[in-house]
Amino acid sequence: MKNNFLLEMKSRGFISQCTNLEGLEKLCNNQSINGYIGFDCTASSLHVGSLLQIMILRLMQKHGHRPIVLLGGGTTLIGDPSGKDSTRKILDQKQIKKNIKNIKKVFEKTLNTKNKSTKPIFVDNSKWLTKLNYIKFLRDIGKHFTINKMLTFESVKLRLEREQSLSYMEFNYMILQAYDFYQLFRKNNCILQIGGSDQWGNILNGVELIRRILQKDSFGLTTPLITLSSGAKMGKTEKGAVWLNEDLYSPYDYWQFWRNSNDNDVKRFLNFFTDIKSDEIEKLFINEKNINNLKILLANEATKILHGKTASIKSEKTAKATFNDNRGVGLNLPEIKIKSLQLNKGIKLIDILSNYNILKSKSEARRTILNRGIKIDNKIIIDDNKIIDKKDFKNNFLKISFGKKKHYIIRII
RNA sequence: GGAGGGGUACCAAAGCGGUCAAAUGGGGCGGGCUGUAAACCCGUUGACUUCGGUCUUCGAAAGUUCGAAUCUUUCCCCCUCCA
Repeated sequence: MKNNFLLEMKSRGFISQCTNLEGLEKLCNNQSINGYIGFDCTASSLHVGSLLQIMILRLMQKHGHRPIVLLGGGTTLIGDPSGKDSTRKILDQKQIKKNIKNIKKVFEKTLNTKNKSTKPIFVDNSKWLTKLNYIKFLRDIGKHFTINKMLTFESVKLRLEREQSLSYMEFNYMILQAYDFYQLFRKNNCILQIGGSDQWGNILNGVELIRRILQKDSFGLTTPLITLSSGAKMGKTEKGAVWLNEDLYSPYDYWQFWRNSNDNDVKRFLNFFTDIKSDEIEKLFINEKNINNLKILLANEATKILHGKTASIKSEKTAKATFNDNRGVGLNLPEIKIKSLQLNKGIKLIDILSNYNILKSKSEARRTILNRGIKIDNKIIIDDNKIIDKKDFKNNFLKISFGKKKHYIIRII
C-alpha cells in the first residue's frame, strides 16, 4: 500500500524524470523508504519555488515513508551553479547557520513531527563536508568522476557557452552533492533523492557514486520545473519573492499570492499545492463555473498548509472586507500607529508613505500619487502635497491604499 | 606569462568631450479595460526639493579640461586566443 506514494506523485504531476521508476515502485510496494531533498540556505527563508518539494515530503509522510530534510549548510558555502548564470554571493558560516535555523521553522509547520515512524530527519551536510580531507577525498571520491563527463552537465555547459566564469569551487558542487547522497545512503539508509529538474545531473552523480563505491542501487527522481503560465519561474524574482516565513511575507499576502493566480495555473496549482485529491479537483472544474471561487479555494487550502487554518480563514475575511466592503477595519491589515500629538500640526502624506515603508522614498511616494496610485478611504488623492490631519480620520483611523491590493490602517493612539 | 576585447542603472544593451540622471528592450510599480486573472493600451522607473533647482551615480583611484560615462595614468575584475 505504501506504493500509493508514487501513484499520487504521478497523478498530481510531480514526476518529471526518474532513474528507475519500476524499481522504485517495487521497493515502495513492500516497505517504507527514506528519501531526501536538499535545500539551499542562501536566504533566511525558502520561497514558493521550494514549496513543491515540501509538498512531496508531506506526501511521503502521508503514505508512510520517512522524509529526510537536508539543509545544505556545507554546500551553501560553495553555491550551486545549476540554473544560475553567475556566481552566487558567498555567505559566511554564521549567516548560513542563522538561515538554517529560520528555514527549519517552515518544515516544523508543514510536516508531521508527531508520528514516530514518519517523523522527518533533519541533517546538515556541513557536519561531514567541512571535515573532509582534500587528498583523501580526491582519492576516494574524486577518482570516480571524469572531467569529460562533468563538462557535459547542463549547469556547466551553460556557463561555458555563455562565456561566464565558473570557478573551480562551484565546479565541485556536483561532486559534493553526490557525496551527500552517498553519506545519507550509508548512514541513514536513504535510498532516494528528489529534487527539481535542474538537479537531475547532480542527483545522477549521487546514484552513480553509490553504485560505484558500494555496488548498491539507489534512486533519483526529479520534479518538473514549475513555471507560471506567463513563462516566469515561480517565486524567483529577487524583490518580489514570495517567502514562506511569516515574518518576511504575511499570511494575508501569501493568501493573496494564490488568489491572484493566473486562470490557466489554477488546476495545476490545486494539484501541486493543496491536499485535495486529483479526481476531486477534476470534479470541481466541471461543477464550478466561476474560476474565482476556485482561486479562493486554492488560496484557502495553500494558506492552511503553511500558516494554519485560523490564518487562512482570517485572510479570506480580510480579503472580502478590503475588496468587497468599504473600510476593512479590525481585520489583519497592517496597522500603522501615529501619536495624536504628531497630528496636531498635520503630517505630509508623502512622509507617511515613505516613513512607514509603504513606499521606498518620498520621490516614489510623490510619483505614485501623481500616477493616481494612492487612495485614502477609497478616494484617490491627486495632491502630492496633501497634509494629513485629524480631520481626515473617522473614529480615529483611516485606510491608505497603495494600488488596488495593498492597504494599511493608520490609527491614532 | 603574451596578445586582443570588455566592465554603464534591477537585467540586457547603446552612448565614446558639453544638448547625459544617461537612448532602446525586458523586468518592476501605478493607471485604464476586466473578474483582485490573462492579453492589450497608457504612465512611471537615482535621491532631496521652498518645484527655481540641488546632490550622488556609468569597475576603483588619481589626473587633463571651463566642462568627463566619454580623454590620460595606475590598479582591480571578467572574457577570448596563444603559452
